Amino acid sequence: MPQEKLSVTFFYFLEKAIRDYRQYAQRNIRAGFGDITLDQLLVLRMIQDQPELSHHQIAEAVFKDYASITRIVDLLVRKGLLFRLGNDRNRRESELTVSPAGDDLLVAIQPIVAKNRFIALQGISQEEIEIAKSVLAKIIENCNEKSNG
Amino acid sequence: MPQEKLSVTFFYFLEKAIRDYRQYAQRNIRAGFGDITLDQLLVLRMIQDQPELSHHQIAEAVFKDYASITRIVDLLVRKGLLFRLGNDRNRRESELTVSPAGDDLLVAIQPIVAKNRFIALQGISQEEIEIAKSVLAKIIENCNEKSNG
DNA sequence: AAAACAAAATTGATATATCAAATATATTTG
DNA sequence: CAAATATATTTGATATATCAATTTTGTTTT
Repeated sequence: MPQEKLSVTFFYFLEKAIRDYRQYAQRNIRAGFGDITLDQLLVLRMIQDQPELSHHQIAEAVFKDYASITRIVDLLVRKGLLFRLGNDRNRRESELTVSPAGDDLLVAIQPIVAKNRFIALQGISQEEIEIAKSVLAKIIENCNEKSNG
Repeated sequence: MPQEKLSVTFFYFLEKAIRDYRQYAQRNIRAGFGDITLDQLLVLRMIQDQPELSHHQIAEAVFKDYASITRIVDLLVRKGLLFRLGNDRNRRESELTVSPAGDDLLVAIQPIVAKNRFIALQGISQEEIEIAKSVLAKIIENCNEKSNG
């Protein structure tokens, strides 16, 4: 049972780390490219990898909620990075395809994204990251236990 | 130098852990009380602890940006949890005081907040949390290095 | 096939994050 | 002290998160 004080600072750090990382990564992306957000990139790449996914499945794959996916997809379409294609067989299955512009963007941006992660984790051993990851996994599990309601 | 694959899942887990924790904590707070958010609570408690802080200092203390603080404070005042008092000596110094209703809320909600954190960290050793915390601290540091621009 | 039901997707409302721009206030300089 | 400068605060615009409500689409039942 961790001490209360440690818990408090741990959660503070958790919030700050993710926010600082996002800010840092977003800044680097903006420097090289226009106005695409990390979340839009994430969704775009997921659709490129698995174009057959429904919105619902995309949401689960990228750990976001359905409403956000709807809006992010709308933005990507509006930016011309994604094409919405009809699919008569099943309207609920994906009707999305990454456009050539979207493909180009993903290719160009890939090394930046990788570098962002690399720099953010610099000076941390693989073992430490594994432990931190397992801590995060346990938190996710704890927060999703039915019995805790 | 951590492997790329590990980095990817680590950042996914980081995002998911904070989101699931917030969702879980928010749900428990809503169950016991009305419509106060975690962020509003955080700011309210900070002002209670250190009423002399300026908006700027509050923002730094709770790791948020100035614009958000302005809006959160407005909401807290609108809800009657915070009083805005004039201060003729120095307009930029804090002019905020937690209202009796705000004090009551903080007292009542404290055990819930503590329990949320406790449950979220269940089954994790203190040492593991310390390591995870140090990893987060290093990320924060890495993302704020001037030289990485 | 029509009705009932289930699941998926969208929309609306509100909160927060972020950046930029505009104001307001304080401090320093001349 | 007035002007210039610096710092703090607010506001506007846009993106995302969340929840609730609604609409759309699909499946099942009869």
